[in-house]
Amino acid sequence: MAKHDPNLDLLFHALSDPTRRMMLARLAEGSAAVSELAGPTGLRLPTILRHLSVLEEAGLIATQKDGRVRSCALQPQALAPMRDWLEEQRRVWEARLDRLDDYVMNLMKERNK
Amino acid sequence: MAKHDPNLDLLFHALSDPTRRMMLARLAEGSAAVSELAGPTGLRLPTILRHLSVLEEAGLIATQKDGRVRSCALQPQALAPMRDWLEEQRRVWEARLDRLDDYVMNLMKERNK
DNA sequence: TGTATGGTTAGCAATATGGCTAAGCATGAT
DNA sequence: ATCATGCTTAGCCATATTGCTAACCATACA
Repeated sequence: MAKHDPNLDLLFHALSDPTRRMMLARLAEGSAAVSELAGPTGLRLPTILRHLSVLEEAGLIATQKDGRVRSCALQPQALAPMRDWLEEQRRVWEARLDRLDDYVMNLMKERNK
Repeated sequence: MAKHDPNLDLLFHALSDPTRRMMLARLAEGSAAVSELAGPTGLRLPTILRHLSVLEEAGLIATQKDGRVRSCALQPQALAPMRDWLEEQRRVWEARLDRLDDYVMNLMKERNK
């Protein structure tokens, strides 16, 4: 288990912004140029470029320049670490729920009030 | 599909910090007081309180005061929206991969160079 | 009552984030 | 060669984030 996974930091942070999630949603329909991504957001190109670099550093997309247009594509496998983390949490959290000691302690506290 | 889900903003942002994930990991072993959470992190109490409020606003934990000690507990169902989002993305992204048109277009572009 | 303990609030400092404009660079079309 | 297009860079501004200290409650305990 990673104690301090910088990968997860970058992933979660990249996904915490609605604009970036919107861009990912657009890319889910197919690769797109930078301007195409900017269009629906109403934001300026430099801003979009910044978001792009965040997404790219998180490994969520890959970009490549073709002539004077940069084309951006999803990197679907990038979500794997997050899925693993989520699965791990679900496992542990539910294990806790099964043991129920926490729940019972709360009940008892409530009762002794 | 939520275009602008503030819930997801809060969730992802809350999880993007290693200290907060560490606190969640501790809470997975059972409820804990504020000081207990602070201990392993080496951070001061006010800092921890700030992290706690981020986690609480994201719905990831619930806290309640009992005497002079505040006890913090996981809210496991809080991860559901994130799991849903992840599932949705996986579905769409993989659908894209199945169609493969993107991949083929890249190939053709590469070839025409 | 007094004192230690656990938490809280206020406020500061440094850095990061998210937006912009203005200006520049490179490529494709005329 | 010129010009439009698409992206890029530099730099500014406002706000948010993450850490801290110092001072302040409020509850338990002697």
